[in-house]
Amino acid sequence: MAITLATQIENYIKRLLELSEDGSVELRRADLADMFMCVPSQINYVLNTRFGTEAGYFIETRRGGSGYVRIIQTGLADNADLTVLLAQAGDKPMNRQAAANLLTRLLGEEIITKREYAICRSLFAGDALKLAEDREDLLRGRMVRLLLMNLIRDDLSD
Amino acid sequence: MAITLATQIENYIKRLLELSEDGSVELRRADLADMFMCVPSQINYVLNTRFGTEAGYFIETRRGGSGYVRIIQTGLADNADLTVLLAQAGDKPMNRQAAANLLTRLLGEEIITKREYAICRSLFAGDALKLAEDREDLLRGRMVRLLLMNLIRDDLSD
DNA sequence: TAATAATAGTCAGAAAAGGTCAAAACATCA
DNA sequence: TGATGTTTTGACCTTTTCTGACTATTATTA
Repeated sequence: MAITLATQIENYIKRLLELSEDGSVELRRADLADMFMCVPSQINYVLNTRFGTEAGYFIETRRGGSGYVRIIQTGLADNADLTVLLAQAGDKPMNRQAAANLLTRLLGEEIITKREYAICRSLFAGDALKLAEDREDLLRGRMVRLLLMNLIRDDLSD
Repeated sequence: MAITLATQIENYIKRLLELSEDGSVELRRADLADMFMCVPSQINYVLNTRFGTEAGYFIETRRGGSGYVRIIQTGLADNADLTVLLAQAGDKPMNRQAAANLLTRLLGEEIITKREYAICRSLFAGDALKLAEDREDLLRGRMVRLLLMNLIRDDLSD
């Protein structure tokens, strides 16, 4: 299975995060680009598509001399944090990638089952919602919120 | 009667699946098309007509650089009813009441859990889909169909 | 403190896959 | 043979990744 550069970089960063004590890692964008022999903006692409807040990460950067990129892993300590997620979601639209990242995270944290993941993924992240045309992302956002509300309610009831 | 190209491709993929250890193969659509000297969309035809959910397969694809087509052998969960339901569903629109009834039935027959019921009910039978306006019922139909397709898979039971 | 050097960010477009749809070609059967 | 169903093709579309030119910010140094 051929793996893209973006995925290689993603895996590398995740490995660094695992090795780190505090779930955060700091690096130089230019160094990483050198290491993978690509343009620096490729790193931004990876950060934007794989390390967004829905996926459970927080990015801090600084430009200028001795600038850096810091990637911080924000785990869901317990299901109460779902409420925070829900609040963050607001009534905002959500694109496919963000929804897919969120579902991956929920599965990883064992908040949803494999089957729930598969069902939701095909509902949110496939082509189905394209039917809603210009409202696709808005509808997806609303549906994701409904899912979270259900997960929260379920958690409270057992 | 000469064997069709579609059938040759089908057989080839099935042989690959037999040789694979985990019942899944990954390939490039363009490579396969080259190999059989046909247009790429012929591959889609084979996938759609021979490797659908009802036949016990699940297809995953990715576009863009290093894209792929993955064919996963799932077998069928032991519930013949579902396949019938799916066949009946077609690509037809479905109203709220019909969706709610179907969900109740699935819950009654213990095909879905209470939690799955609650999630799907809020997704399908609530107000969310009103956002799709005149396409509400069409979208609901498609979503119900996706749900059934997932339930039919037997590789997701935890 | 003003200039410079060192970082990182943005955005549009090219490249590399795969998807869709309808029409043409072919096959089958009453 | 005519109607109907299946297969094959090709023109056009969408998504994902990668690149590079240009922009913005910050630390350092003259």
